[in-house]
Amino acid sequence: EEDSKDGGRTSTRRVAAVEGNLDALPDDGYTWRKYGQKNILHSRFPRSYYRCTHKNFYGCEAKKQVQRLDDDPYTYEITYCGDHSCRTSPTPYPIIDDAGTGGREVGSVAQTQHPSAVSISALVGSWFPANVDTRNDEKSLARVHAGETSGAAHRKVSPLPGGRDADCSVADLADVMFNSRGGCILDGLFSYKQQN
DNA sequence: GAAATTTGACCATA
DNA sequence: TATGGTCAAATTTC
Repeated sequence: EEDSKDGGRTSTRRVAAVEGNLDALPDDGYTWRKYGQKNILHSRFPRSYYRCTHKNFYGCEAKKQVQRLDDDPYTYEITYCGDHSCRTSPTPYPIIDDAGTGGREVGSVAQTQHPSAVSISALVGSWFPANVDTRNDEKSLARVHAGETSGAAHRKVSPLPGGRDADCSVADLADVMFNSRGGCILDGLFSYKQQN
């Protein structure tokens, strides 16, 4: 069912299609944005490539690949790559890559533990990349870096992105923190503080 | 109009 | 050079 390798940076699992919509995958708790699709040799179905929706703002490098199985079209093999540095689901998941304890599995932060205010600010701080701006075109920045550090970016360079992929504002962060999908990773933290 | 998807081109690598 | 992964303009959906 699950096969981890590469020290946990990638993992593969098989997931059955959603009941009632065999073309859909069950929600895995993250929000993904498709960025590519390829036909794979000797596979009947194309492979789809997704990255974290909030990559632009959080710099979240998590990705996944979805491959429909040849012999079982209603089962998908999902390969997760990279760690999430964001969290947009109401589902309580480990979100703090705690440097102090070395523990990766911090568990359900919101409900079971009450990180100090310091931890909270540290957490929030870690969410803000150094170059946060109200108009943070992280893609362009990345492209600049790529151009400086590798030869990868001498393909056609669009003068302006046309505003399509461009920005994630602070409002986006606020949305994720306080309103996203009816729940938020910090809800528990703040309710805890309010109660005391 | 903003955000997500589609899709062919581009790129790295084996 | 064949294959898999990514980019980004065009298109679609919300």
